[in-house]
Amino acid sequence: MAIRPMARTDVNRSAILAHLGAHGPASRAELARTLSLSPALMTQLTKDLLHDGLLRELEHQPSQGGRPARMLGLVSSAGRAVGVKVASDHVAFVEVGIDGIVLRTASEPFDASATTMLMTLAGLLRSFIAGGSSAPLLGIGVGVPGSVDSQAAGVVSSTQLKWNNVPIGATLRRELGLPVLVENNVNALAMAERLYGLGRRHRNFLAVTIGTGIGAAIVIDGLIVRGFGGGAGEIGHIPVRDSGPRCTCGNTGCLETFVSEGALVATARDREIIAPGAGIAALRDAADRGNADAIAVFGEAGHLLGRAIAGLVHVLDPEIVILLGEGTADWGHWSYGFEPAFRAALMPARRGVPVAVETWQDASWAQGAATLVLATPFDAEGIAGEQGDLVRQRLVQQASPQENS
Amino acid sequence: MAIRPMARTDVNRSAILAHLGAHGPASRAELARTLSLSPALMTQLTKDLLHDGLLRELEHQPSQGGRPARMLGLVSSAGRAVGVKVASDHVAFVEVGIDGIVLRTASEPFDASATTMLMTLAGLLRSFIAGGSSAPLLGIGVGVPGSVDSQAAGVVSSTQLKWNNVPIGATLRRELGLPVLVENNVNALAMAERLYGLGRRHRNFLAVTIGTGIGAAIVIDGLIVRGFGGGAGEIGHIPVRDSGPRCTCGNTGCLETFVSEGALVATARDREIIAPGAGIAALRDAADRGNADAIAVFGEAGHLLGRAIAGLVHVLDPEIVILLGEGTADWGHWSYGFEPAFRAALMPARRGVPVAVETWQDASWAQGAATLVLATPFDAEGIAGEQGDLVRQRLVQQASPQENS
DNA sequence: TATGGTTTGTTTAGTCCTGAACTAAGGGGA
DNA sequence: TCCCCTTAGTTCAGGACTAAACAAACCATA
Repeated sequence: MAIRPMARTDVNRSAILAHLGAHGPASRAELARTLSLSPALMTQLTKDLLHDGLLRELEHQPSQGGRPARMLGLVSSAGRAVGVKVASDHVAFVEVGIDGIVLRTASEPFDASATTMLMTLAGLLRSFIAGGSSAPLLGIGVGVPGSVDSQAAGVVSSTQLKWNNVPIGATLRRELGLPVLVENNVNALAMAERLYGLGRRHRNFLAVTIGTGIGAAIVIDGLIVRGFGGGAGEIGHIPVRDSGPRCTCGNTGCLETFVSEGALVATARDREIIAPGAGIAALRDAADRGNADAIAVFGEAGHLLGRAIAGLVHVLDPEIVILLGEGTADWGHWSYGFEPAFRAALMPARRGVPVAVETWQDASWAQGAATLVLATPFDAEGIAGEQGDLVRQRLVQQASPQENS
Repeated sequence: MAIRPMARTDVNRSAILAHLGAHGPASRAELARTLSLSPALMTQLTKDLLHDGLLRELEHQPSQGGRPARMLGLVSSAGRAVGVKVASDHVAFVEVGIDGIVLRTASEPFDASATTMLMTLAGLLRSFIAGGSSAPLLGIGVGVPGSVDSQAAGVVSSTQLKWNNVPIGATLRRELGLPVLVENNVNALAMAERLYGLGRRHRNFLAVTIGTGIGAAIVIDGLIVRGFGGGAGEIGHIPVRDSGPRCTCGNTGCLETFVSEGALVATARDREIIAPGAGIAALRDAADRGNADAIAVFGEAGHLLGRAIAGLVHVLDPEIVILLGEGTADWGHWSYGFEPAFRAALMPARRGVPVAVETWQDASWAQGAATLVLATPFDAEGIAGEQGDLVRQRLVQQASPQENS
């Protein structure tokens, strides 16, 4: 029988799928231009993908002055991915379709410091997966607050979770028998932003998250900068003052000790703006009511953050700065201090750098993690390693399962 | 007649030449491993290069347990490159062989603000070139203090030179009829460091220059980060204090207003450590003699620099920090303040990041510029554009000039 | 002095991809 | 209506590259 050449690691086939998932239907010519491939090759590849049932031809597009384009779209039943956000006290799940659209979410309490946490997590994942659609599950993306040795291996160290070299990748892989990609949560978020959000039109941007801590992901030429030890983006520990409260890292003067939600709450409690047991919500309410002291707390934090990010703009020269995270809900109050400090600290040539605040949803973290799986096809550099290959294989297998021995 | 296939843009052929230039002779097997190419292809490519006279077979290497390797070396007469450093009051030239070794240097007074400066520069270059060896000149690398739109185009804006969109690349190209590559001088230096210096064994590093100003080049995965507008690495304008002397960029509190040579001299004059007309040399002498006030000036600057670079280490997670520039001559005095501040500001996981001080020579800036030409073969991404192609073509042409129509 | 192990280098068959020439399918102006 | 222009998509010849098998040249050990 005429066996198809092979289920080879065809990065380009996957790139087509990823592009269609991220940007919606496109013509062959458009795909060829976007992915920098020749029209000739695009004909070949799409022929295969159509034959495999991963793509389908849509209606004609009105002519652009020449022959009208025949659009190609994903067959949405071709696959799904699951994303997990791991926090110290809970985990959040999402299931997304191959086109990145969220199908289902869930959240469960979780004790990250328990000895059996990995098995617990595997169990929770198993039951979440079981409730999903019948589309083949391409893989699982896991976002963690901490540094990850590599997406492919998935060994995590995190002060926030009190984890030290935890092999979450290998364990989940063994327990679930699925490809598992592990990544720092800010980086995962930036990847989602790159594929589906404001980063879609920018190959160089800085994504800053404001929340319990403060973090950043650096995207240069469309790729996330991970640094030598996978720990790039730790802007929370940039020194901004000669002294101050002690940071979790052991030093004083770190940005994070002044501008994280915890720092704001601590300051507000010290100044008796909010009750000793109250949290960020109380501070926000006070500021919303026009309490000048509360507004000042946000303003001071915004000021420091603005100057710090201005420094990063000088160092990295990004096209845009994107703000993300739970803390962006209060951005109205932050910006009062941020904007003037940020603009004033920039050199004239950079003063126009746009700062965008992305709309935030509860599921965003987990959705970012799921994107790790959907973005794998874009992974021409092989960052995702063997796990990436497995995701690609599963994508092809479902189209022609009879070829499996 | 049997014409050779063509003088095509063969990046891999050039990569072989660049590798041999940077690392000395190597065997085919070693080249294949280093450049991630198959041994089969290496056989093919080296056959061509040997035939073209760009390579020659050297003696056998003693066996490593198997068949002894036949080493391949560059034919040093295959080419040369010229590097230019442009400063506001002078220009410096070097001529280097294809293996990166400096053959000749020169320095000329130059007024960067004169209206005819480009023609003057072209004239100076012409006479410098004329005095060189007979090896074919592959191209000219130009290093400038400022931002460059792209190596290939070479339009320069520089506050230091008071240049605004000066088309130095196009002008020199037209006047000299040679490929011209223009780059920010710190980036050029980092490229040299990557090819011939401490960066050779590191794909992720931060190169910081100390001199009249302070600058940095960021190398990630072996590639220089240029940023969206080509202005990455402007660490001189990171805000480090809430107030201070006014910076050339118009703001206050910039790192450069505290730690550049000019800032040190100004401080020393204010404190009457040195005479009103004295310069950095006088301050260094005072510190050398044990003058506590002079030592303190260096110490304070080192302190600020240490904290700022610690922040960068957190953001970029480099493997090593390399210090360069004229100011490194005084590093003994700087380090007194730098080391404790730098280490203390780092989070524990990063505390071991090595800081290396590269030996500095007068010709280093211009040598870095020349490296732009020699590094072009490594330029798989096509950063050098058409100019890079021209350099490659010239490399091939000289081997078979009779094929030129 | 065989014999096997190891590393280097070459040959061969075949895959991936591109450039160039081509066909297909529309629009607009004389 | 006819002709030319533009854009979309296909076919085909050929170049770049690789994997795999093979040949070459050395060492170590029995």
